[in-house]
Amino acid sequence: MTNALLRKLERFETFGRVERDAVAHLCAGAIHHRSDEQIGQAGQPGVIPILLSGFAYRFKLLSDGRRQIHGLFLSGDLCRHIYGFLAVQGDHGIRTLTPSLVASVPVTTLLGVMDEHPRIARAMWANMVGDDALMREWVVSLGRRTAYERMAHLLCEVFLRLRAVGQADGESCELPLTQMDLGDLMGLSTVHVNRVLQQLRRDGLIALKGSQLTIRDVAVLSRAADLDPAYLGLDTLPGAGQGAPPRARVA
Amino acid sequence: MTNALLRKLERFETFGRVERDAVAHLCAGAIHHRSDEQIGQAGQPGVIPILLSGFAYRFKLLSDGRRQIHGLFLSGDLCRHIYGFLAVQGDHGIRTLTPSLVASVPVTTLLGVMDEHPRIARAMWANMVGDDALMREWVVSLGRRTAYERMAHLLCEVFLRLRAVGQADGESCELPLTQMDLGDLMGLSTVHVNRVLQQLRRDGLIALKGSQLTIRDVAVLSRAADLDPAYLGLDTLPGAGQGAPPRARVA
DNA sequence: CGCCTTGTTGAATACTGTCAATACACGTGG
DNA sequence: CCACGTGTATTGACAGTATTCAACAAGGCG
Repeated sequence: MTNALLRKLERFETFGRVERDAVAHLCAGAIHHRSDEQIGQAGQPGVIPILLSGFAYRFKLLSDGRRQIHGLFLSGDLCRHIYGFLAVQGDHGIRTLTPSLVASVPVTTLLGVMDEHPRIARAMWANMVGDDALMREWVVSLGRRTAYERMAHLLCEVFLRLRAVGQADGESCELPLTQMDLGDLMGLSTVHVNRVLQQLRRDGLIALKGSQLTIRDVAVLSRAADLDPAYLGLDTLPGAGQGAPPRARVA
Repeated sequence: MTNALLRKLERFETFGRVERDAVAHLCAGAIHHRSDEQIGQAGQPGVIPILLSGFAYRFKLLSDGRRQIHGLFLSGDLCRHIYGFLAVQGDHGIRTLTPSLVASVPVTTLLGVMDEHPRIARAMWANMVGDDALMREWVVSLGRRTAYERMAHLLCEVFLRLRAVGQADGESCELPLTQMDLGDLMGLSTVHVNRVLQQLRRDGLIALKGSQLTIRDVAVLSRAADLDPAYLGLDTLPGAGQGAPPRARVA
Protein backbone atom coordinates (compact mmCIF):
# COMPACT_ATOMS: atom_id res chain seq x y z
CA MET A 1 0.00 0.00 0.00
CA THR A 2 1.42 3.36 -0.96
CA ASN A 3 1.47 6.16 1.55
CA ALA A 4 -1.98 7.75 1.67
CA LEU A 5 -0.64 11.18 2.50
CA LEU A 6 1.69 11.06 -0.45
CA ARG A 7 -1.09 9.95 -2.70
CA LYS A 8 -3.22 12.82 -1.58
CA LEU A 9 -0.54 15.48 -1.93
CA GLU A 10 0.39 14.26 -5.38
CA ARG A 11 -3.04 15.25 -6.56
CA PHE A 12 -1.87 18.83 -6.24
CA GLU A 13 1.78 18.74 -7.20
CA THR A 14 4.12 16.50 -9.12
CA PHE A 15 6.80 15.17 -6.81
CA GLY A 16 10.26 13.86 -7.47
CA ARG A 17 11.96 11.07 -5.56
CA VAL A 18 13.34 13.46 -2.97
CA GLU A 19 9.92 14.83 -2.13
CA ARG A 20 8.35 11.41 -2.03
CA ASP A 21 11.01 10.27 0.38
CA ALA A 22 10.49 13.32 2.56
CA VAL A 23 6.78 12.69 2.80
CA ALA A 24 7.35 9.04 3.54
CA HIS A 25 9.82 9.99 6.21
CA LEU A 26 7.22 12.23 7.85
CA CYS A 27 4.99 9.22 8.26
CA ALA A 28 7.61 6.94 9.71
CA GLY A 29 6.73 6.06 13.25
CA ALA A 30 3.02 5.97 12.62
CA ILE A 31 1.19 3.84 15.12
CA HIS A 32 -1.93 1.75 14.99
CA HIS A 33 -5.03 2.75 16.87
CA ARG A 34 -8.06 0.65 17.60
CA SER A 35 -11.60 1.56 16.77
CA ASP A 36 -13.24 4.32 18.77
CA GLU A 37 -10.03 5.56 20.28
CA GLN A 38 -9.16 9.16 20.89
CA ILE A 39 -6.28 10.62 18.91
CA GLY A 40 -4.59 14.00 18.97
CA GLN A 41 -5.15 14.60 22.66
CA ALA A 42 -5.02 18.08 24.04
CA GLY A 43 -1.94 16.93 25.89
CA GLN A 44 0.21 17.26 22.82
CA PRO A 45 -0.80 20.51 21.17
CA GLY A 46 2.28 20.73 18.99
CA VAL A 47 1.48 17.55 17.12
CA ILE A 48 -0.65 17.01 14.05
CA PRO A 49 -2.26 13.61 13.67
CA ILE A 50 -2.16 12.42 10.08
CA LEU A 51 -4.45 9.58 9.17
CA LEU A 52 -2.66 7.06 6.98
CA SER A 53 -5.40 4.49 6.97
CA GLY A 54 -8.83 4.14 8.50
CA PHE A 55 -11.53 6.64 9.34
CA ALA A 56 -11.71 9.26 12.07
CA TYR A 57 -13.88 12.21 13.03
CA ARG A 58 -13.77 15.43 14.97
CA PHE A 59 -16.68 16.33 17.20
CA LYS A 60 -18.04 18.51 19.94
CA LEU A 61 -20.39 17.64 22.75
CA LEU A 62 -22.98 20.03 24.09
CA SER A 63 -23.54 20.15 27.80
CA ASP A 64 -26.56 17.85 27.65
CA GLY A 65 -24.80 15.21 25.60
CA ARG A 66 -25.84 16.15 22.10
CA ARG A 67 -22.97 15.46 19.75
CA GLN A 68 -22.10 17.18 16.51
CA ILE A 69 -19.41 15.82 14.24
CA HIS A 70 -17.69 18.62 12.37
CA GLY A 71 -14.96 16.80 10.56
CA LEU A 72 -14.63 13.45 8.86
CA PHE A 73 -11.14 12.22 8.14
CA LEU A 74 -10.15 9.66 5.55
CA SER A 75 -6.79 8.16 4.63
CA GLY A 76 -4.27 10.87 3.95
CA ASP A 77 -6.09 13.58 5.87
CA LEU A 78 -4.52 15.89 8.39
CA CYS A 79 -6.74 15.89 11.45
CA ARG A 80 -5.80 19.41 12.40
CA HIS A 81 -4.88 22.61 10.67
CA ILE A 82 -1.19 23.25 10.44
CA TYR A 83 -1.43 26.51 12.31
CA GLY A 84 -3.83 24.98 14.81
CA PHE A 85 -0.91 24.20 17.04
CA LEU A 86 -1.26 27.71 18.39
CA ALA A 87 -4.48 26.94 20.15
CA VAL A 88 -5.38 24.75 23.01
CA GLN A 89 -7.95 23.01 20.82
CA GLY A 90 -9.77 21.86 23.89
CA ASP A 91 -13.09 22.60 22.32
CA HIS A 92 -13.36 19.31 20.50
CA GLY A 93 -12.21 15.75 20.33
CA ILE A 94 -10.93 13.50 17.59
CA ARG A 95 -11.67 9.77 17.54
CA THR A 96 -11.16 6.87 15.23
CA LEU A 97 -14.12 5.14 13.62
CA THR A 98 -12.13 2.11 12.54
CA PRO A 99 -8.75 0.64 13.31
CA SER A 100 -6.42 3.28 11.95
CA LEU A 101 -2.81 4.05 11.26
CA VAL A 102 -1.92 7.48 12.55
CA ALA A 103 1.30 9.42 12.22
CA SER A 104 1.66 12.05 14.92
CA VAL A 105 3.85 14.62 13.28
CA PRO A 106 5.27 17.49 15.31
CA VAL A 107 4.40 20.78 13.71
CA THR A 108 8.03 21.79 13.76
CA THR A 109 8.97 18.75 11.72
CA LEU A 110 6.18 19.31 9.26
CA LEU A 111 6.97 22.97 8.81
CA GLY A 112 10.62 22.11 8.40
CA VAL A 113 9.84 19.73 5.58
CA MET A 114 7.58 22.27 3.95
CA ASP A 115 10.31 24.85 4.26
CA GLU A 116 12.74 22.60 2.48
CA HIS A 117 10.40 21.33 -0.20
CA PRO A 118 8.33 24.06 -1.81
CA ARG A 119 6.28 21.61 -3.79
CA ILE A 120 5.31 19.77 -0.63
CA ALA A 121 4.43 23.07 0.96
CA ARG A 122 2.26 24.06 -1.96
CA ALA A 123 0.48 20.72 -1.91
CA MET A 124 -0.09 21.04 1.82
CA TRP A 125 -1.62 24.46 1.49
CA ALA A 126 -3.75 23.39 -1.43
CA ASN A 127 -4.91 20.52 0.69
CA MET A 128 -5.94 22.88 3.44
CA VAL A 129 -7.84 25.02 1.00
CA GLY A 130 -9.82 21.95 0.09
CA ASP A 131 -10.55 21.19 3.72
CA ASP A 132 -11.92 24.67 4.16
CA ALA A 133 -14.15 24.36 1.15
CA LEU A 134 -15.45 21.14 2.65
CA MET A 135 -16.25 22.86 5.90
CA ARG A 136 -18.12 25.62 4.14
CA GLU A 137 -20.09 23.09 2.18
CA TRP A 138 -21.07 21.36 5.39
CA VAL A 139 -22.43 24.60 6.72
CA VAL A 140 -24.47 24.98 3.56
CA SER A 141 -25.74 21.44 3.90
CA LEU A 142 -26.70 21.78 7.53
CA GLY A 143 -28.32 25.13 7.01
CA ARG A 144 -30.10 24.85 3.72
CA ARG A 145 -30.33 21.32 2.43
CA THR A 146 -33.12 18.93 3.31
CA ALA A 147 -32.26 15.72 5.10
CA TYR A 148 -32.52 13.85 1.83
CA GLU A 149 -30.22 16.24 -0.04
CA ARG A 150 -27.85 16.36 2.88
CA MET A 151 -27.48 12.61 2.98
CA ALA A 152 -27.04 12.42 -0.78
CA HIS A 153 -24.43 15.13 -0.56
CA LEU A 154 -22.52 13.46 2.21
CA LEU A 155 -22.48 10.09 0.49
CA CYS A 156 -21.27 11.71 -2.70
CA GLU A 157 -18.60 13.59 -0.84
CA VAL A 158 -17.27 10.54 0.93
CA PHE A 159 -17.30 8.48 -2.22
CA LEU A 160 -15.53 11.12 -4.25
CA ARG A 161 -12.95 11.76 -1.56
CA LEU A 162 -12.23 8.08 -1.23
CA ARG A 163 -12.06 7.63 -4.95
CA ALA A 164 -9.61 10.49 -5.18
CA VAL A 165 -7.17 8.57 -3.02
CA GLY A 166 -7.82 5.28 -4.74
CA GLN A 167 -10.00 3.78 -2.08
CA ALA A 168 -13.11 3.31 -4.12
CA ASP A 169 -13.83 0.12 -5.97
CA GLY A 170 -15.71 1.10 -9.07
CA GLU A 171 -18.84 2.70 -7.74
CA SER A 172 -18.49 1.31 -4.25
CA CYS A 173 -16.59 2.37 -1.18
CA GLU A 174 -16.38 1.83 2.54
CA LEU A 175 -18.70 3.76 4.82
CA PRO A 176 -17.93 2.54 8.32
CA LEU A 177 -20.39 4.83 10.06
CA THR A 178 -23.37 3.78 12.07
CA GLN A 179 -26.63 5.55 11.42
CA MET A 180 -26.09 7.32 14.69
CA ASP A 181 -22.77 8.62 13.44
CA LEU A 182 -24.40 9.76 10.24
CA GLY A 183 -27.01 11.55 12.29
CA ASP A 184 -24.47 13.36 14.41
CA LEU A 185 -22.65 14.25 11.23
CA MET A 186 -25.61 15.82 9.53
CA GLY A 187 -27.67 17.06 12.40
CA LEU A 188 -30.37 14.40 12.17
CA SER A 189 -31.84 11.82 14.51
CA THR A 190 -30.88 8.20 14.05
CA VAL A 191 -34.40 7.28 13.11
CA HIS A 192 -34.58 9.89 10.43
CA VAL A 193 -31.25 8.85 9.00
CA ASN A 194 -32.66 5.39 8.64
CA ARG A 195 -35.70 6.65 6.79
CA VAL A 196 -33.77 8.89 4.46
CA LEU A 197 -31.39 6.07 3.67
CA GLN A 198 -34.28 3.84 2.77
CA GLN A 199 -35.73 6.50 0.56
CA LEU A 200 -32.43 6.80 -1.26
CA ARG A 201 -32.41 3.05 -1.72
CA ARG A 202 -35.99 2.98 -2.93
CA ASP A 203 -35.13 5.73 -5.40
CA GLY A 204 -32.40 3.50 -6.71
CA LEU A 205 -29.65 5.99 -5.93
CA ILE A 206 -27.61 3.91 -3.54
CA ALA A 207 -27.14 0.49 -2.09
CA LEU A 208 -25.84 0.11 1.42
CA LYS A 209 -25.15 -3.17 3.07
CA GLY A 210 -23.04 -3.29 6.13
CA SER A 211 -20.36 -0.68 5.67
CA GLN A 212 -20.31 -1.07 1.92
CA LEU A 213 -21.76 1.87 0.04
CA THR A 214 -22.58 1.59 -3.63
CA ILE A 215 -23.61 4.56 -5.68
CA ARG A 216 -25.68 3.68 -8.70
CA ASP A 217 -24.91 6.84 -10.60
CA VAL A 218 -22.75 9.56 -9.16
CA ALA A 219 -24.12 12.14 -11.55
CA VAL A 220 -27.70 11.46 -10.53
CA LEU A 221 -26.88 11.42 -6.85
CA SER A 222 -24.92 14.64 -7.21
CA ARG A 223 -27.91 16.27 -8.76
CA ALA A 224 -30.15 15.08 -5.95
CA ALA A 225 -27.65 16.61 -3.55
CA ASP A 226 -27.33 19.89 -5.39
CA LEU A 227 -23.64 19.19 -5.31
CA ASP A 228 -21.38 21.59 -7.10
CA PRO A 229 -19.26 19.27 -9.25
CA ALA A 230 -16.26 21.54 -8.98
CA TYR A 231 -16.12 21.97 -5.27
CA LEU A 232 -13.98 19.03 -4.37
CA GLY A 233 -11.42 20.16 -6.89
CA LEU A 234 -12.14 17.05 -8.85
CA ASP A 235 -11.79 18.67 -12.20
CA THR A 236 -9.37 21.54 -11.70
CA LEU A 237 -6.49 21.33 -9.32
CA PRO A 238 -6.01 24.55 -7.39
CA GLY A 239 -2.50 25.81 -7.08
CA ALA A 240 -1.26 24.05 -10.16
CA GLY A 241 0.19 26.16 -12.89
CA GLN A 242 0.00 29.43 -11.07
CA GLY A 243 3.73 29.95 -10.97
CA ALA A 244 5.72 30.27 -7.80
CA PRO A 245 3.47 31.43 -4.96
CA PRO A 246 4.71 33.98 -2.48
CA ARG A 247 6.26 32.92 0.74
CA ALA A 248 6.03 33.71 4.41
CA ARG A 249 6.89 32.13 7.68
CA VAL A 250 4.13 30.61 9.73
CA ALA A 251 5.27 32.37 12.80
CA MET B 1 -10.83 55.82 15.01
CA THR B 2 -7.96 53.43 15.44
CA ASN B 3 -7.30 50.79 12.86
CA ALA B 4 -9.67 47.88 13.45
CA LEU B 5 -7.23 45.30 12.18
CA LEU B 6 -4.57 46.57 14.53
CA ARG B 7 -6.97 46.51 17.40
CA LYS B 8 -7.86 42.96 16.66
CA LEU B 9 -4.30 41.71 16.27
CA GLU B 10 -3.22 43.40 19.45
CA ARG B 11 -5.53 41.12 21.35
CA PHE B 12 -3.06 38.36 20.60
CA GLU B 13 0.31 40.04 20.72
CA THR B 14 1.85 43.17 22.16
CA PHE B 15 3.11 45.39 19.36
CA GLY B 16 5.74 48.09 19.25
CA ARG B 17 5.58 51.20 17.15
CA VAL B 18 7.21 49.49 14.20
CA GLU B 19 4.62 46.76 14.10
CA ARG B 20 1.78 49.18 14.53
CA ASP B 21 3.07 51.21 11.62
CA ALA B 22 3.43 48.10 9.50
CA VAL B 23 -0.16 47.09 10.14
CA ALA B 24 -1.38 50.59 9.46
CA HIS B 25 0.59 50.63 6.25
CA LEU B 26 -1.11 47.42 5.14
CA CYS B 27 -4.43 49.17 5.40
CA ALA B 28 -3.45 52.25 3.48
CA GLY B 29 -5.40 52.49 0.29
CA ALA B 30 -8.54 51.02 1.75
CA ILE B 31 -11.61 52.03 -0.16
CA HIS B 32 -15.22 52.60 0.79
CA HIS B 33 -17.94 50.28 -0.37
CA ARG B 34 -21.64 50.85 -0.28
CA SER B 35 -24.16 48.58 1.29
CA ASP B 36 -24.90 45.27 -0.40
CA GLU B 37 -21.89 45.44 -2.67
CA GLN B 38 -19.74 42.53 -3.65
CA ILE B 39 -16.14 42.53 -2.47
CA GLY B 40 -13.24 40.18 -3.05
CA GLN B 41 -14.30 39.22 -6.54
CA ALA B 42 -13.03 36.03 -8.09
CA GLY B 43 -11.23 38.27 -10.56
CA GLN B 44 -8.51 39.06 -8.07
CA PRO B 45 -7.64 35.78 -6.40
CA GLY B 46 -4.35 37.02 -4.97
CA VAL B 47 -5.98 39.65 -2.82
CA ILE B 48 -7.37 39.40 0.68
CA PRO B 49 -10.15 41.82 1.58
CA ILE B 50 -9.76 43.13 5.09
CA LEU B 51 -12.77 44.78 6.64
CA LEU B 52 -11.77 47.94 8.49
CA SER B 53 -15.27 49.10 9.26
CA GLY B 54 -18.76 47.86 8.58
CA PHE B 55 -20.26 44.43 8.24
CA ALA B 56 -19.94 41.82 5.51
CA TYR B 57 -20.79 38.19 4.92
CA ARG B 58 -19.75 35.23 2.87
CA PHE B 59 -22.42 33.05 1.32
CA LYS B 60 -23.31 30.37 -1.14
CA LEU B 61 -26.40 30.00 -3.28
CA LEU B 62 -27.96 26.67 -4.14
CA SER B 63 -29.26 26.12 -7.61
CA ASP B 64 -32.84 26.92 -6.64
CA GLY B 65 -31.96 30.16 -4.93
CA ARG B 66 -31.66 29.05 -1.34
CA ARG B 67 -28.90 31.02 0.32
CA GLN B 68 -26.66 30.02 3.18
CA ILE B 69 -24.38 32.51 4.83
CA HIS B 70 -21.24 30.80 6.12
CA GLY B 71 -19.21 33.70 7.35
CA LEU B 72 -19.96 36.97 9.08
CA PHE B 73 -17.26 39.62 9.05
CA LEU B 74 -16.89 42.49 11.46
CA SER B 75 -14.37 45.32 11.68
CA GLY B 76 -10.87 43.98 11.62
CA ASP B 77 -11.74 40.65 10.04
CA LEU B 78 -9.97 39.08 7.11
CA CYS B 79 -12.60 37.97 4.65
CA ARG B 80 -10.48 35.14 3.33
CA HIS B 81 -7.91 32.74 4.65
CA ILE B 82 -4.36 33.74 4.00
CA TYR B 83 -3.61 30.60 2.08
CA GLY B 84 -6.90 30.84 0.26
CA PHE B 85 -5.16 32.68 -2.52
CA LEU B 86 -4.30 29.29 -3.94
CA ALA B 87 -7.85 28.53 -4.91
CA VAL B 88 -10.23 30.02 -7.34
CA GLN B 89 -12.73 30.52 -4.54
CA GLY B 90 -15.53 30.64 -7.03
CA ASP B 91 -17.76 28.63 -4.77
CA HIS B 92 -19.00 31.58 -2.79
CA GLY B 93 -19.48 35.31 -2.72
CA ILE B 94 -18.69 38.03 -0.25
CA ARG B 95 -20.92 41.09 0.15
CA THR B 96 -21.19 44.05 2.42
CA LEU B 97 -24.14 44.44 4.75
CA THR B 98 -23.44 48.08 5.48
CA PRO B 99 -21.28 50.80 4.05
CA SER B 100 -17.80 49.49 4.71
CA LEU B 101 -14.16 50.36 4.51
CA VAL B 102 -12.22 47.56 2.89
CA ALA B 103 -8.50 47.19 2.37
CA SER B 104 -7.67 44.82 -0.47
CA VAL B 105 -4.28 43.51 0.50
CA PRO B 106 -2.28 41.41 -1.94
CA VAL B 107 -1.29 38.16 -0.33
CA THR B 108 2.31 38.79 -1.25
CA THR B 109 2.30 42.04 0.68
CA LEU B 110 0.65 40.50 3.66
CA LEU B 111 3.00 37.55 3.76
CA GLY B 112 5.93 39.89 3.36
CA VAL B 113 4.88 41.87 6.40
CA MET B 114 4.35 38.70 8.37
CA ASP B 115 7.77 37.51 7.32
CA GLU B 116 9.35 40.67 8.59
CA HIS B 117 7.37 40.99 11.80
CA PRO B 118 7.09 37.73 13.71
CA ARG B 119 4.69 39.18 16.23
CA ILE B 120 2.34 40.26 13.47
CA ALA B 121 2.63 36.82 11.97
CA ARG B 122 1.81 35.17 15.27
CA ALA B 123 -1.17 37.41 15.78
CA MET B 124 -2.40 36.68 12.27
CA TRP B 125 -2.19 32.96 12.77
CA ALA B 126 -3.84 33.18 16.14
CA ASN B 127 -6.58 35.16 14.49
CA MET B 128 -7.09 32.44 11.92
CA VAL B 129 -7.27 29.83 14.62
CA GLY B 130 -10.11 31.81 16.11
CA ASP B 131 -11.91 32.00 12.79
CA ASP B 132 -11.71 28.25 12.48
CA ALA B 133 -13.12 27.74 15.93
CA LEU B 134 -15.98 30.02 14.95
CA MET B 135 -16.68 27.95 11.87
CA ARG B 136 -16.74 24.74 13.87
CA GLU B 137 -19.09 26.29 16.36
CA TRP B 138 -21.41 27.28 13.55
CA VAL B 139 -21.53 23.71 12.39
CA VAL B 140 -22.42 22.67 15.90
CA SER B 141 -25.13 25.30 16.05
CA LEU B 142 -26.65 24.38 12.72
CA GLY B 143 -26.52 20.69 13.43
CA ARG B 144 -27.44 20.35 17.06
CA ARG B 145 -28.83 23.52 18.55
CA THR B 146 -32.51 24.43 18.47
CA ALA B 147 -33.54 27.60 16.70
CA TYR B 148 -33.81 29.36 20.03
CA GLU B 149 -30.35 28.29 21.18
CA ARG B 150 -28.92 29.04 17.79
CA MET B 151 -30.21 32.56 17.80
CA ALA B 152 -29.04 33.13 21.35
CA HIS B 153 -25.65 31.80 20.40
CA LEU B 154 -25.33 33.96 17.36
CA LEU B 155 -26.35 37.12 19.18
CA CYS B 156 -23.86 36.34 21.93
CA GLU B 157 -21.15 35.69 19.41
CA VAL B 158 -21.70 38.91 17.52
CA PHE B 159 -21.89 40.94 20.70
CA LEU B 160 -18.75 39.42 22.14
CA ARG B 161 -16.83 39.78 18.91
CA LEU B 162 -17.85 43.40 18.60
CA ARG B 163 -17.04 44.11 22.21
CA ALA B 164 -13.63 42.56 21.73
CA VAL B 165 -12.81 45.22 19.16
CA GLY B 166 -14.37 48.01 21.13
CA GLN B 167 -17.54 48.30 19.12
CA ALA B 168 -19.99 47.50 21.84
CA ASP B 169 -21.55 50.18 23.96
CA GLY B 170 -22.07 48.66 27.36
CA GLU B 171 -24.43 45.80 26.70
CA SER B 172 -25.52 47.02 23.30
CA CYS B 173 -24.10 46.71 19.83
CA GLU B 174 -25.00 47.07 16.19
CA LEU B 175 -26.72 44.23 14.40
CA PRO B 176 -27.39 45.47 10.89
CA LEU B 177 -28.96 42.24 9.66
CA THR B 178 -32.49 41.81 8.45
CA GLN B 179 -34.43 38.86 9.76
CA MET B 180 -33.95 37.31 6.37
CA ASP B 181 -30.19 37.62 6.75
CA LEU B 182 -30.41 36.07 10.17
CA GLY B 183 -32.40 33.22 8.70
CA ASP B 184 -29.88 32.56 5.97
CA LEU B 185 -27.18 32.71 8.59
CA MET B 186 -28.71 30.11 10.85
CA GLY B 187 -30.65 27.96 8.45
CA LEU B 188 -34.09 29.22 9.43
CA SER B 189 -37.01 30.79 7.62
CA THR B 190 -37.61 34.49 8.03
CA VAL B 191 -40.87 33.87 9.80
CA HIS B 192 -39.30 31.57 12.32
CA VAL B 193 -36.50 34.02 12.99
CA ASN B 194 -39.14 36.55 13.83
CA ARG B 195 -40.83 34.21 16.28
CA VAL B 196 -37.64 33.14 17.98
CA LEU B 197 -36.58 36.74 18.34
CA GLN B 198 -39.86 37.58 19.99
CA GLN B 199 -39.49 34.68 22.36
CA LEU B 200 -36.04 35.93 23.33
CA ARG B 201 -37.52 39.35 23.96
CA ARG B 202 -40.39 37.96 25.98
CA ASP B 203 -37.91 35.98 28.04
CA GLY B 204 -36.16 39.24 28.80
CA LEU B 205 -32.87 38.13 27.28
CA ILE B 206 -32.55 40.74 24.59
CA ALA B 207 -33.93 43.94 23.23
CA LEU B 208 -33.76 44.65 19.55
CA LYS B 209 -34.96 47.80 17.92
CA GLY B 210 -33.82 48.65 14.46
CA SER B 211 -30.27 47.47 14.19
CA GLN B 212 -29.54 48.05 17.85
CA LEU B 213 -29.12 44.88 19.85
CA THR B 214 -29.12 44.99 23.64
CA ILE B 215 -28.28 41.98 25.71
CA ARG B 216 -29.78 42.05 29.15
CA ASP B 217 -27.34 39.63 30.68
CA VAL B 218 -24.60 38.02 28.65
CA ALA B 219 -24.15 35.25 31.16
CA VAL B 220 -27.79 34.26 31.04
CA LEU B 221 -27.94 34.44 27.26
CA SER B 222 -24.77 32.39 27.02
CA ARG B 223 -26.32 29.73 29.12
CA ALA B 224 -29.43 29.70 26.96
CA ALA B 225 -27.13 29.24 23.98
CA ASP B 226 -25.05 26.52 25.54
CA LEU B 227 -22.13 28.72 24.64
CA ASP B 228 -18.73 27.61 25.75
CA PRO B 229 -17.38 30.71 27.50
CA ALA B 230 -13.85 29.94 26.41
CA TYR B 231 -14.38 29.40 22.74
CA LEU B 232 -13.99 32.92 21.52
CA GLY B 233 -10.71 33.16 23.33
CA LEU B 234 -12.24 35.79 25.52
CA ASP B 235 -10.51 34.68 28.64
CA THR B 236 -7.28 33.09 27.48
CA LEU B 237 -5.40 34.33 24.50
CA PRO B 238 -4.04 31.50 22.41
CA GLY B 239 -0.48 31.82 21.27
CA ALA B 240 0.54 34.07 24.09
CA GLY B 241 3.28 32.89 26.33
CA GLN B 242 4.11 29.77 24.41
CA GLY B 243 7.56 30.85 23.42
CA ALA B 244 8.73 31.28 19.88
CA PRO B 245 6.63 29.13 17.56
CA PRO B 246 8.28 27.21 14.75
CA ARG B 247 8.46 28.67 11.32
CA ALA B 248 7.83 27.65 7.75
CA ARG B 249 7.16 29.28 4.46
CA VAL B 250 3.65 29.36 3.19
CA ALA B 251 4.70 28.12 -0.17
C1' DC C 1 -48.51 60.41 -0.83
C1' DG C 2 -47.45 55.89 -2.67
C1' DC C 3 -43.89 52.37 -3.15
C1' DC C 4 -40.84 49.19 -1.35
C1' DT C 5 -38.55 46.78 2.13
C1' DT C 6 -38.87 44.82 6.53
C1' DG C 7 -41.35 43.13 10.34
C1' DT C 8 -45.43 40.69 12.30
C1' DT C 9 -49.26 37.46 12.64
C1' DG C 10 -52.35 33.32 11.83
C1' DA C 11 -53.54 28.96 9.82
C1' DA C 12 -52.36 24.97 7.56
C1' DT C 13 -48.81 21.87 6.28
C1' DA C 14 -44.54 19.44 6.07
C1' DC C 15 -40.58 17.84 8.06
C1' DT C 16 -38.04 15.87 11.72
C1' DG C 17 -37.72 14.21 16.42
C1' DT C 18 -39.07 11.18 20.31
C1' DC C 19 -40.56 7.05 22.29
C1' DA C 20 -41.07 2.38 22.28
C1' DA C 21 -41.04 -2.01 20.41
C1' DT C 22 -39.04 -5.38 17.41
C1' DA C 23 -35.63 -7.48 14.33
C1' DC C 24 -31.00 -8.56 13.09
C1' DA C 25 -26.05 -9.47 13.38
C1' DC C 26 -22.19 -10.59 15.72
C1' DG C 27 -19.28 -12.16 19.36
C1' DT C 28 -18.85 -14.49 23.91
C1' DG C 29 -19.31 -18.01 27.06
C1' DG C 30 -21.46 -22.20 28.18
C1' DC D 1 -23.61 -25.96 18.81
C1' DC D 2 -26.64 -22.91 21.11
C1' DA D 3 -28.10 -19.21 24.50
C1' DC D 4 -27.29 -14.75 25.56
C1' DG D 5 -25.94 -9.93 25.49
C1' DT D 6 -24.78 -5.93 23.10
C1' DG D 7 -24.97 -2.81 19.56
C1' DT D 8 -27.22 -1.55 15.34
C1' DA D 9 -31.10 -1.29 12.12
C1' DT D 10 -36.00 -0.94 11.33
C1' DT D 11 -40.81 0.24 12.10
C1' DG D 12 -45.07 2.62 13.80
C1' DA D 13 -47.47 6.07 16.35
C1' DC D 14 -47.27 10.43 18.02
C1' DA D 15 -45.41 15.06 19.31
C1' DG D 16 -43.07 19.03 18.28
C1' DT D 17 -40.54 22.11 15.51
C1' DA D 18 -40.10 24.78 11.54
C1' DT D 19 -41.89 26.05 6.88
C1' DT D 20 -45.10 27.88 3.68
C1' DC D 21 -48.62 30.83 2.27
C1' DA D 22 -51.04 34.78 2.78
C1' DA D 23 -52.29 38.91 4.68
C1' DC D 24 -51.34 43.06 7.00
C1' DA D 25 -48.60 46.68 9.64
C1' DA D 26 -44.78 49.86 10.08
C1' DG D 27 -41.23 52.63 8.51
C1' DG D 28 -38.11 54.91 5.15
C1' DC D 29 -37.61 57.26 0.91
C1' DG D 30 -38.43 59.53 -3.52
